[in-house]
Amino acid sequence: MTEETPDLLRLEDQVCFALAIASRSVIGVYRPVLEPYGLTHPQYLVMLALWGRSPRSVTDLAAELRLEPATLSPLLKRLETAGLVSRTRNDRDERMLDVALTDDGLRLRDEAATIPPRIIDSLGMSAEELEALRRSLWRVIDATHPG
Amino acid sequence: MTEETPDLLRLEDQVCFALAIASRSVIGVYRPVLEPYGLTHPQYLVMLALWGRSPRSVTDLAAELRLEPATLSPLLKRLETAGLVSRTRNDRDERMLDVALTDDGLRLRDEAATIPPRIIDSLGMSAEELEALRRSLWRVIDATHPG
DNA sequence: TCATAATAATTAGTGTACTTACTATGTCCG
DNA sequence: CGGACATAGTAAGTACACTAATTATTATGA
Repeated sequence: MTEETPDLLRLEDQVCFALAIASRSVIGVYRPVLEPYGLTHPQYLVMLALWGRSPRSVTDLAAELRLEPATLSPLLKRLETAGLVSRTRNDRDERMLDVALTDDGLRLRDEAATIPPRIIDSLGMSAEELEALRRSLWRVIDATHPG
Repeated sequence: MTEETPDLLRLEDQVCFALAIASRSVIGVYRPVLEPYGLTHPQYLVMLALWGRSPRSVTDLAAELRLEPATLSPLLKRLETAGLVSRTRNDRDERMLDVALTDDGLRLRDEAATIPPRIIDSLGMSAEELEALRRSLWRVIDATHPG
């Protein structure tokens, strides 16, 4: 027989394996690009979220980023230490924390605008292919995410 | 103007964001499935690799899993503690560690055979769509990974 | 042969990411 | 009005994942 045994447990055939590696690999591409700004990839995603809408609660941020507030909390403290974000209790509801961009955090946006083209360039894939991948990934996310 | 500002930095448009969430989400689907076996997702991937080829070195495993040996080292110790894996120095070259399945580790394979169908079922996506995604992810991996 | 280079694995240190449990604050309702 | 209940954020504990530095062993070369 010329055929390999059809094995459900073959490592390279697992989508979860490809997903895990692709995620780590792409983050690895970002690493040297983000390093001059002193940002890790998760921190960059938080900044993207805040550049989209700035004074907002931890829960609100966590929902958009699909992260647990418990994960976001120390991450935001590091961004505060870096001077990119401010954390102040909400006046009306002291359970909530207002997370806002500082002037430095807002300024960083202009420099960051150069990042996406550089990443796409170093991936060497067409915009169409990346867009198809992105849509496919969101179908997986929608399939898995209860929300 | 009816159009949104075309913004390169829109969070939801970033492939890296979709990748990170999809990876975490799918691992989240595995979590309750793997829990009865006492395995985390990275540990499951290591077991898949070992079910494919069993006595092998840490470096060899790390290469297939695209992980750093430093990441794998404590992970393998946990699998050893769980009794699924043995770690013994290679006779010919004592710098190397022979990582091998124990009898329990080998036996687990039969039970694990039920996992992939259950995952695919709970994802609710067609085999074709998943296969297309897998191929697309490997194109990204090949584009990013030097090796 | 013996210092030096190369290699294999581990350790140390930083930063996520999750779960569970806890504290503080707000709201609801009898 | 006041206690049950809900909600927001934090803390603790486990497990990855990376880089850089160490340790142990083997290979190399003047």
